[in-house]
Amino acid sequence: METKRILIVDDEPDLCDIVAFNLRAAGMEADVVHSGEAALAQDLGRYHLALLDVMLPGINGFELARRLRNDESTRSLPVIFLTARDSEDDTLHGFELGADDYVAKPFSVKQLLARVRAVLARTTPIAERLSHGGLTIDMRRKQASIDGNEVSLTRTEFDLLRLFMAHPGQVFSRQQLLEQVWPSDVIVTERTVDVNVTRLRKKLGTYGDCLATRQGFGYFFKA
Amino acid sequence: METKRILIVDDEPDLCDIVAFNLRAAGMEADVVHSGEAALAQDLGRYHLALLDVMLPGINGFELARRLRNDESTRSLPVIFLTARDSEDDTLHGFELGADDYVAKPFSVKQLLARVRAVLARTTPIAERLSHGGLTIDMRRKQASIDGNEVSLTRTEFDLLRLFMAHPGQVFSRQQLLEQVWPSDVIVTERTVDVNVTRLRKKLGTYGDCLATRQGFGYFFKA
DNA sequence: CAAAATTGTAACAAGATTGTAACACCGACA
DNA sequence: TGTCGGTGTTACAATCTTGTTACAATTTTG
Repeated sequence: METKRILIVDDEPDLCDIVAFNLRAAGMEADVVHSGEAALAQDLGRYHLALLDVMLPGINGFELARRLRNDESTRSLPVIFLTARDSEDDTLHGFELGADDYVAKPFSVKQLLARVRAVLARTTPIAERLSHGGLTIDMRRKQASIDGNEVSLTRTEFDLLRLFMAHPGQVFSRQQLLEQVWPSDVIVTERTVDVNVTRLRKKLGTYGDCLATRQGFGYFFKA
Repeated sequence: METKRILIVDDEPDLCDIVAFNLRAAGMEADVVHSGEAALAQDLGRYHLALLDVMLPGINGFELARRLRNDESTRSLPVIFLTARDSEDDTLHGFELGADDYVAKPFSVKQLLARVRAVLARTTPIAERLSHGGLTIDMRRKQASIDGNEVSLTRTEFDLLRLFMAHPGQVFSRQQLLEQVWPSDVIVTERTVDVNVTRLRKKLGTYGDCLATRQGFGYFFKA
């Protein structure tokens, strides 16, 4: 497995040191910057994950995340927010900005490491591309296509499809799908899965049939 | 899936109630005790997981875990620590004691549930497939097949067959089948079992004979 | 052997599950 | 500010599953 590069953006030097030390001990590369401005000065495209403190002087974590989302080269950079505040508002705000997870300070290193691993596992493509017949998804570009024609999928839809295509035949319960596709702290109904599957089916046209229902169990990708 | 039994050891009744409620809503059995001493008075061997508050009056969570590790019958009981303190020391201490995970209060119910599920999945050995002759069931695909041909089973039928195939020769009373296959909150007649066995037999064709009746006792899987 | 108990099974109705459209909310962006 | 895209929720319809019941078949019991 390629060594993972993590960028830590936090203005508390001590905390940064601890986190960086532990990430390195876990076999990852960790770089530290202490402000949003400094983060933007980095070559962000080379990282696999960013840990963003929400409360930064100047450009804060949310603002930084927003900018990442608006730049083609960093649009798909996974983000975990770190914050001392843990009000529901902040959490929601973070997820709307496309956070992959959210860790409230103070956190245990073990906990953070677990989240980091989970996000990396979720976002690391098994392959650059997955195909089945004329249906292809490109992890790097976050782009699906059918017979060469691009299909515009939303983030949720793409993540869903990727999970299914990465494990063809395996039946996922709605609960599993919520855990694997939705960020860890959002609470949504199981029926939400159904609706997203339906939307995905519609967009996939002919290949919509590949998303099959196993009544009483869940959904799976059918060849 | 066999119903999981969880023991919650925490001296805050409100928190216990919330956690127990949610575990039950997730289909598990949850018992609550409010002290380490009370926990030790339980038949701990029958649980699949213990949630231990670290800060308990009297025997605290760490001490309790230590005792669990020293007793043959509870040595392999998975443990998740709950704690308001989240100093690194505590965390490490917890893991040294063989904690399977560690959740800092305050935690979101969703988070805790995810951890519980993860630990249970990790500690529950499950066969991916079970076969007998040309009859095979694939847990991953939730799919039964006979001589390579897929047989469509409903959820109940599948769960029933899995239980039988996992314990060939063992006679299950109707009551046992109800307990193990049906969700704990539904109340149905014993005759319901008969009907489902009949349906299963019919779908299994030749292999229907494998579901044998022991009159006066119940049903079993015959080789 | 006859009566009683037990099990097999078809048929039906109730309940559960799923598909889907419509709606509401919210942030992004012009 | 208004519109738009994304997404979760809800409601209703369509479908599938499942429990119950009644009666037949079989086995056990006296």
